[in-house]
Amino acid sequence: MTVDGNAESRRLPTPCAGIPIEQMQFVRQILDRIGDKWTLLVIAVLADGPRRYTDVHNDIGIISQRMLTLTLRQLHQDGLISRTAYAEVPPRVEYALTPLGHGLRDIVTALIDWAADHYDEIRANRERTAT
Amino acid sequence: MTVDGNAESRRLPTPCAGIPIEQMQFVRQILDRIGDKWTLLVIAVLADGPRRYTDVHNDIGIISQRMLTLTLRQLHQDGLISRTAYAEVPPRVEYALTPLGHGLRDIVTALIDWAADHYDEIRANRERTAT
DNA sequence: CGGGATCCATTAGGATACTG
DNA sequence: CAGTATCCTAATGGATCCCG
Repeated sequence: MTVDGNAESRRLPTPCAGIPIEQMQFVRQILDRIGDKWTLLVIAVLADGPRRYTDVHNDIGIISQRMLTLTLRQLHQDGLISRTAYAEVPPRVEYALTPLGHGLRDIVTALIDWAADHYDEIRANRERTAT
Repeated sequence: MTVDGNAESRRLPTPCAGIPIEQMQFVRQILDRIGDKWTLLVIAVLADGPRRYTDVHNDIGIISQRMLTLTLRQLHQDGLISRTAYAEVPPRVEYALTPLGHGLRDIVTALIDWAADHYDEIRANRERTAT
């Protein structure tokens, strides 16, 4: 913040991939969320349809209850997923992507595809330089 | 790796967004790298051309020397960026995306665009549920 | 200029046990 | 089933000083 003197001199020469300096702060905020250990995977799991708590837990496999709960809660607070609790016994809670979340889904899918496609290459590089 | 017993029973019913269980491990590995605090931003900075160490440092702004160095080193080891040191005085080192890195660039750009586009919406959701 | 080395605080995140 | 609560460790990341 408080970057400019007069409006004339604000447009710096491509400061960062065309991102204005002021945007950097919240890009970082979003990226912090996106980039935590489980968020992307949870979104990936919900990508092809609503899932119950336990389903998500099983799909991801090694996530702890605690982290799953926290991740789901944050995604819900950000409005990326919906939470629907059915008053049954035993209780049933379904999580699903919201329209907002769907936008992220495509990107996440692209990211995962990329990771899958280039994993071998990356690992080869990693091992070569580790020698 | 070494997950299956016999090849017959491997194909589980849509385990996770179409990702086979075995892939989850390295998807997680890639995502761990991608999703750390600075990697995406560094890639974003390098997206529109080679940059020197100090340039990257200034563009991102609040990253510490230590984290910038570590992030650049990891990206280099993974083969996502190149490192070119010119034998001058004072020394000059330029970092640039490799072809492999360019693939990620498009996704990163999409992610950042998405973050910028929906930041207001997300923050509104966040504040509403924080009441 | 472009880092490396060290020390330290914070935090993320796992394990376990318990609950409506 | 779908969480909460507590404890505790490992990892992240910042600050500082130093070096070629």
